[in-house]
Amino acid sequence: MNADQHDPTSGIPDRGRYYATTPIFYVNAAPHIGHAYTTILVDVVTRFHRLRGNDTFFLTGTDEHGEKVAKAAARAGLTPQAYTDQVAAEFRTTWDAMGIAYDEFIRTTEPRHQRIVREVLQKVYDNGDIFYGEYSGLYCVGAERFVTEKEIVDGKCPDSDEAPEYRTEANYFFRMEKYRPWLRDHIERNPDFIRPERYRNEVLAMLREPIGDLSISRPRSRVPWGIPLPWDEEHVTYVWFDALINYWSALVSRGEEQRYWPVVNHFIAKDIVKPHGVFWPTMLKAAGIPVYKHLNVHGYWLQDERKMSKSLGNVVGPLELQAKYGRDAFRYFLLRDMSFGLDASFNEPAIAERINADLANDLGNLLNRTLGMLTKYRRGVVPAFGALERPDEVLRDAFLALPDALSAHFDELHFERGLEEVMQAVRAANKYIAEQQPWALAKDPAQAGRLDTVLRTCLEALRCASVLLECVMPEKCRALRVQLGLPDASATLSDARHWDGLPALTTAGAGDPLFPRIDLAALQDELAADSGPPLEHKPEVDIDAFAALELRVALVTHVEPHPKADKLLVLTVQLGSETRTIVSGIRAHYTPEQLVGKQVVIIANLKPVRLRGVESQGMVLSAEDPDGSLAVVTVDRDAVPGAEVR
RNA sequence: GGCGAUGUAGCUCAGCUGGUUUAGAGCGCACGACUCAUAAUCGUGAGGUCGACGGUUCGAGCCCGUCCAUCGCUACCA
Repeated sequence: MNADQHDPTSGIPDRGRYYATTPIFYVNAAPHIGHAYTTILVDVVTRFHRLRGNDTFFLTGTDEHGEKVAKAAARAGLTPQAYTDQVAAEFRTTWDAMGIAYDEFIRTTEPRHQRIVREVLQKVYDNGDIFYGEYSGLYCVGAERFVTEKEIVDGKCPDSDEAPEYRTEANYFFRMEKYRPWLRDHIERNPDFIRPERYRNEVLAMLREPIGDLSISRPRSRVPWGIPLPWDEEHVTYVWFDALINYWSALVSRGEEQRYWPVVNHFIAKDIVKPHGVFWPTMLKAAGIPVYKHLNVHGYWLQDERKMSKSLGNVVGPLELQAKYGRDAFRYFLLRDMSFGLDASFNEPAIAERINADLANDLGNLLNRTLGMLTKYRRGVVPAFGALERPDEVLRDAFLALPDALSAHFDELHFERGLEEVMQAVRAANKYIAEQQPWALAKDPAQAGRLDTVLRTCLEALRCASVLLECVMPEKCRALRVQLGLPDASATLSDARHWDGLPALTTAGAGDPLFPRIDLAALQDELAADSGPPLEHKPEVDIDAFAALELRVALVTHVEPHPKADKLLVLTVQLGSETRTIVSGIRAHYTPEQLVGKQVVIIANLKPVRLRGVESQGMVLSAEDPDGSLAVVTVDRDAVPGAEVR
């Protein structure tokens, strides 16, 4: 590969080398669109750096220690190692199926990782930045964790009836607070350390107040599935000291920390800003390792319309979307439709519209019409340029400016802007055809030279576009070049810096449409017809189980908002001679006025419970729609309040 | 209630440290042009109080305050 001589980012020290990471994913389910986005993003970025000729390294992997993994393994009837072997393999298979070109896949259970974690820990320990401390607090046995006093309701653990017990547990702590002033200063001095800026500001806000010291171990007796501390084998590392170090251990175990660590770029979603923006740099500082270069934070993909719901089972996975819309087209959508750092919403019609507009109509059709004319007018033989006229030069210059423009935008994490600039040039090429009217030139033999130039200009435009878009759509861009008569091979960015990349007199010809147009009407119908997955049923019960419930009609006589909870209403209901108070979580769905006078159905023999200080003596039945909205159950005609429902 | 955000054309969104005029793009829509092409392309248009109110300023979509709405996390949803 040739180093890119025209790199506009030569001012930044990253030049020449690049190292990017995804988080290591916690292994318990197939990747969702969030995982897939981060990974595809890093794949695009690293492919782009390779395209530029940079020495590039791409790391991903899996986080495999901890209590939850051990439990999941037990549930599956496997040893933790066997379980994680299986899940890690699933992740690898998924990334491979998605064409992710990672250089290394690290697992936190690998000996090389464990060794380096222990080394780093020992170093920090030797520096005096780890101390042994006792932690006392309220512990809930059922939940196997300490709880805060705020979580205790009526002296009971959350999610259970048991009372917490007072326990003391000894842990090791990392003196994180000690490094707070240093970290604040570092972030102040390096404005692009965490980016986009909104997340930098968020971390600075965290650092304005004490961050405390970080508990980094758990007793091995309680959490056996972890890396033992080097100086105390009775404790294992807890979460972050294990997981974050993967970014470093993967390089060290290959002996490549000198080569890549100075240019490390972490890519994460916004939910793990704190560990990466606060814990990780202070850990590195304490361990005497230079801090990372950039932390790049992206937002979430939100699915609107059919609200994504696991219980509904209508979560559309990234693999499905890829299969449906095409791997490369889906990648293009993800990169084009999200502003880096912000949340983005999506739905399938939006994906289809983007693909149709940009890829099928603009780019794919440009290829098709150009090759159509080449075949028709020149029997598929690539012509040489004649004398260039002004419009030819304008289009050429627009394309030749793109490698720098694209690099600048990608370096700023503005992927959508970079892609939009490329598409603008593609649209300019379509406009160029409309203006030059090659079909008219073809009718006049005297214009043969001019037609050659116009056709060749379009061909070069397409060739350059295929190079510029290669990191986003590697397969399609190669296929595009093959249709142009070029070898089936990768490109380098410098291929897009000249306007004579096609050998004259070779032949080219249209193949299948690169991006078939998606029938939007059919898609709408399909989505409308999709009534969702089958219902999940609970185990059968006999009539006695039902008879144990006392359901009664109750007249709502008074309703007021719960004084101390946003989502609760306090209803006063009448059933026969009794008056009861019921607390119900329907405040988002009903106003008090809408409920007063209604006859609702309640469970009358439910054990009373206090909710945020108000005792609830029963429960109002309601129907929950797939989108979460509630409709209370009422009776078809007025009944006597207190009437039993059977 | 706490914490964090967001609110710009029908839709999805750009608008960096406040000052190129009559606030932009893409999609969609309407009309027109063309025919090489995946009913694609090209042109034109449709006139959005830049959430509301108040303030700072010579000047604010961009700064400050208050409010409203929405979203996420959280408390909580018997």
